[in-house]
Amino acid sequence: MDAETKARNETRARIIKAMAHPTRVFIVDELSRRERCVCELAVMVGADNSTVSKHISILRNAGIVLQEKRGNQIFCSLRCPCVLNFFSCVESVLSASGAASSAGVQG
Amino acid sequence: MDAETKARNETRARIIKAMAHPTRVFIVDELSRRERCVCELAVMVGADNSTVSKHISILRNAGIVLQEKRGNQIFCSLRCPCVLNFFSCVESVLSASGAASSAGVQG
DNA sequence: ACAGTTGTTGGCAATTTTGCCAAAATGCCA
DNA sequence: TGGCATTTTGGCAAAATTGCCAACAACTGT
Repeated sequence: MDAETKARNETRARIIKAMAHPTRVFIVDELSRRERCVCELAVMVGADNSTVSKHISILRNAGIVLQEKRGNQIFCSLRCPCVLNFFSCVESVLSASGAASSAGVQG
Repeated sequence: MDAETKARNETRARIIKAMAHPTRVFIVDELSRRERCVCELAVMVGADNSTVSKHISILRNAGIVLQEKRGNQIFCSLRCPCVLNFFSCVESVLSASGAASSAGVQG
């Protein structure tokens, strides 16, 4: 594996990894419906504000999420909605595995 | 976030996480071209056989990769080629970030 | 039977990730 | 100006991930 291929795969993994956490999956899913500020997401997730802020910074550094300051709050939105395709692929994987029903994904 | 949503996001994250490592990205990319046995992939990756075997087992448990035993070897192939869409989305993200050139993804 | 190849598993140390608290920065309103 | 809400950052301990070696299992060919 040459250096260029190595760099490409590390870049790919870095961005995919940004999507590889339940809380961040939730945030992306929620932002696909409407923009939200950090504190709203924190309440929905049920975690500390700082925890959610760090999750969002991971998504922002990956280039997946945008943040826009309006007054006291910072509203988050999806920069690249194509990441939502991850979820439909996940459902394909689960269907092929015959394990979808146990995770409530098909309902 | 209700229990069903929580379970769904954990399932999604588990499968996306299987794709969130440079070595596993390489394996999936390589299997999109042709099937390979573990030892071939280990040579290409430049890692121990056992290390690659564990990476493949993560992909297999996620439902992304299939393994078929033929003689002495076990050949791996993609069970769900839709995971390749992850890569094109990654390139969209990089294009939007204007950082694609620094990672050699566009070349 | 025996040696060699291939693949998996267990164990372990090093690294990374995660989530909370505390503290600081910014902006709103009175 | 002072109090309050929102967000980020640093620090830290707990948890998860990673990669190697050693051991074991399965198959091939002699």
